[in-house]
Amino acid sequence: MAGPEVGGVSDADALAELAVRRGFYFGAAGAYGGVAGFYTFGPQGAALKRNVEEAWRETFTTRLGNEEIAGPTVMPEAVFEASGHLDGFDDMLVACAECGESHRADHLVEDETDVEDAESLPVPEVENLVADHGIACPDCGAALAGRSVEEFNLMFETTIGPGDGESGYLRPETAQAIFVEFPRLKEYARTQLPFGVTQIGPAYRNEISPRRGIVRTREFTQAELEQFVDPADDDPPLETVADVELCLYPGDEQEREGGAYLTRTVREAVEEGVVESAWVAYFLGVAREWYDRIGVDGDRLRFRQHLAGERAHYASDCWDAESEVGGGVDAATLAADPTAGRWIEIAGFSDRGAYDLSKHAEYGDEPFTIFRQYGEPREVERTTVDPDMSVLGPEYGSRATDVAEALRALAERDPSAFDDESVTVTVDGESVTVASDVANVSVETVTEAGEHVRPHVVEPSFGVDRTVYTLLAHGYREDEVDGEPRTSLALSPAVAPTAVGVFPLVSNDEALVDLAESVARSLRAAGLSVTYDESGNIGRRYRRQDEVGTPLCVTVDHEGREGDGPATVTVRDRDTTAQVRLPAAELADRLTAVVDGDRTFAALREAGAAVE
RNA sequence: GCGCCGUUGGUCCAGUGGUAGGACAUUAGCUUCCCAAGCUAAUAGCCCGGGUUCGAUUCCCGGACGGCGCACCA
Repeated sequence: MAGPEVGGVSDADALAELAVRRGFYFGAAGAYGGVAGFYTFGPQGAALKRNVEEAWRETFTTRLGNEEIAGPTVMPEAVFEASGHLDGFDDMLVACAECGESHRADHLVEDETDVEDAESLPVPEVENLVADHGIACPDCGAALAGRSVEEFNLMFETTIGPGDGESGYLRPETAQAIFVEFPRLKEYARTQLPFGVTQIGPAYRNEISPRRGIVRTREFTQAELEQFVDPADDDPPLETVADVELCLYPGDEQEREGGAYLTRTVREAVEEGVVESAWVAYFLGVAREWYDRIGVDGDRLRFRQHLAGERAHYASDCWDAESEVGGGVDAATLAADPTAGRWIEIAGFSDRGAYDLSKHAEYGDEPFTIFRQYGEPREVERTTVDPDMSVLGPEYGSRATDVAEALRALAERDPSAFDDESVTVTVDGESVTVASDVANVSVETVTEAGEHVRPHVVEPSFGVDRTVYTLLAHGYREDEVDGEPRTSLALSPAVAPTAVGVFPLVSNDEALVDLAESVARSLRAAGLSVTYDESGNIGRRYRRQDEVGTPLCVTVDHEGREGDGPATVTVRDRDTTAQVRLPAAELADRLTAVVDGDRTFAALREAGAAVE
């Protein structure tokens, strides 16, 4: 990788090497030449990813009181027609031979000719149109005739059922699987807003150019929460995160020369209007705390607002969580200009408004609304029209229903029009005048119990793979112990693939081996993920665990078996290499407390006998 | 998708028109009372296809994969 190097290798390279060597992740199907954009998570990576997902679930599903579903990854074409994702499907790109710039061929044709819907034309026809009309590159003016037009699919297409079947697509985001089920999901939420539905699972995008390991892939895992809120009523429980500090990078700061970050609490961000949507600000606060818990370095985390041109078709406002993952800029440069560095998007917080549910209401068979009952039923005056069809029918024949419809529309618009003797409406561009009493207009007082509202959606959407990458990048350490270099991963116990390594101090002593094996068994029985290792020597085993981020190692030595008292063992901390001696019988409880984050190793060390 | 560069055991590298060598890692045995120690041995590799050649891991062409830049990332 280009850029300044640290210690002979840039850290992104070192990380990529560690990921492969230690089984975090590697390119899939290597035996067949590999396939770009697809990765296999090895034993360590799969465990880490699983733990990240579990931690996310704990926060965004359980703690927030939401419900999780699991939808299909393949859905019929109509879903994506409605969602707007299909609009991008037929995009056609043509690259200029002179300047190399790519342009939307269909847009050029629409601009330069009287063809209106070039997007729906077959590729060869668009190529011909480009040639026949002498369309030139908008940037450099070179002729584009003869250049091939490439179809550009970001969604993976497939066929549902045998033969030609029905066209289906692999979902490009997990969100749609939630939106399309809204009519049922609202029932499970007892038709009460606000409510949130989460989903963790794979999404697929046929990227033109996947890059940089698991940062940009064609299959990736999303963890998404769709929060359905009443646009008029609902406020987030802001007080729970009001004092959480956020590093914010709003649009105007990005566009300003020398723009900088703003540090604001969630409450300040809302009060000052830095973040417009209180719901978005609320989720930024929840996310900030979550990132802290799983081990994202707060100094290398920021929330950046999307610029207007950057926003997705569905978003009215969007903030991304971005992490700095190194590999391009050294620490000094970063200190001088925090906005330098290699930032990757790890989550997006969108205000999707009513976009998705409106679209599905339009294309689907359900209204995608929720009925909000009033506290008190309301008496409402409503103008009703019940045209006398026995008069309109003979008079207007097949146009009678259109006339009736026009009368209803007019009544809704302007009830007073029926005050006169006769009333005139326009049907198919023709004026029709009928006697007012034929329309049978009456004003009734009706009782309304509530109204149908279309919820708005606020969506925190997390990229799990990139979060995993961030944890590796932020946890990566190269240091020295007793003059020997050491590589370690400072992963939070909350997500570390292995919680505890258990070793006998030496392997040629049966008593130590037996005790170590029984310690490993008891810790596993207590629900901890444990690695047992007796190969090589103790130092090598510590190093192995350091490299995969195991926070604690238990070593069984002779000293712990001497005397009349119960057996004791030593516990070593990954980050400090400090040790403490504890009774073997208490291990499971003590270590579980550390792994669960209820206790620190330092506290454990104060309570026990420190080992020098 | 375009351009530049690259691809040798699991990892990192050396090397060659006559099919390869190291380091680390791994495994087995010995040793070892706290941080990658030592000894012995073992396992394991030239990305794929085509061409040139008596012979290609090496040279040429194409592809795949990877890195970077451009474009793309709803």
